Amino acid sequence: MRNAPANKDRFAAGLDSFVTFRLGQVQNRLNAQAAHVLRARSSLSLTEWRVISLINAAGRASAAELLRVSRMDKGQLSRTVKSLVAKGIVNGEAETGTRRQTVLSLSADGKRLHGRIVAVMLERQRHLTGGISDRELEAFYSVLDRLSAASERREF
Amino acid sequence: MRNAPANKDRFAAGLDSFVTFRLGQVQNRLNAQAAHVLRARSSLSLTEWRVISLINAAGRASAAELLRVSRMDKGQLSRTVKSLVAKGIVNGEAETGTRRQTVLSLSADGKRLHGRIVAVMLERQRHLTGGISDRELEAFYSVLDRLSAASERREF
DNA sequence: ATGTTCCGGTTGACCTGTCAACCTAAAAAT
DNA sequence: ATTTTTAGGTTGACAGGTCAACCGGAACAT
Repeated sequence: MRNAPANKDRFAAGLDSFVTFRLGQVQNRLNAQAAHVLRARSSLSLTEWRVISLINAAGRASAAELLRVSRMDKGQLSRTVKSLVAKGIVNGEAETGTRRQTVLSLSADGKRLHGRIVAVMLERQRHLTGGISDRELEAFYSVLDRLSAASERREF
Repeated sequence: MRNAPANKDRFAAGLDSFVTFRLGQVQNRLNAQAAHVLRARSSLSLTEWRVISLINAAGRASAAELLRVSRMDKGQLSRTVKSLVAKGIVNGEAETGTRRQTVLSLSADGKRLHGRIVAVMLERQRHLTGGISDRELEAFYSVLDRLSAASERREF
């Protein structure tokens, strides 16, 4: 009974109107949930899981490619990859010919791990989007895209 | 020309379907933008600004109240409030009668500061939601709410 | 009234994210 | 051929978020 509407009303005017607040709240909760699922089923952090997914989606890709697609931090990616390689989840073969550009791919273990986790994640995804129609989701994404575009402008 | 569609396509199947990925990306960019705006116009961090907004919306409220509404971290709130009080932005009067429960409110300075920043933030808000109709926004919020609700379930 | 439990708040430890400097190799310019 | 520029990747430092233990006061039970 703690999330009383009375409370909500009292604050509603001030904050609910900010898209970013609501987005933030929801996102935090989703992240916490995902992290929890991961902890329960593996020893992966959320970032590690993201990188694994990224590599899996790519098949084979260099770190730079992943960066472009994911917009995550250079350093963070570097460290995460390093730890995943150390754990034997990711293979980092040096590109033939050049010593630069390491090509990343999932190891056999990595693929198995990914398969195991992705199943749960897809189930979660279904749970999350369960009550939401395709049309609604489409519209949702479209708004997200526009917000994303509007967040480009630095001066603002 | 680096964000080539070719790249996007290559990964699309794997990741774009995850709501959380997209939400996360957009949210990060929005946060970065907001933090940037704040740095340009004040010496406030994003968290400080959030707390100020929270207190402003409440008028007067205890830390515990803010926690319930915002769902932010106990510790984080405690520290942020402390620093805001130190800066003279927030008043923390002890509740009459009891030594527990500190009632928080904005100081005169705090109110002025809030007024100055909120103007910019509202402008930003308009910029963000400019190309989005009320109906779309409504639908967007509704989806957000459902995602939020679905993220409750811890086992998932 | 005394002990237990609960709640508001604080603190410390840790972990993740972010920024910027740096190294090295390759490509481009001269 | 030598220098400059650019790009991939690593590292360190630091800010911010997150977790959990903890403290003291209030409420409650007995």
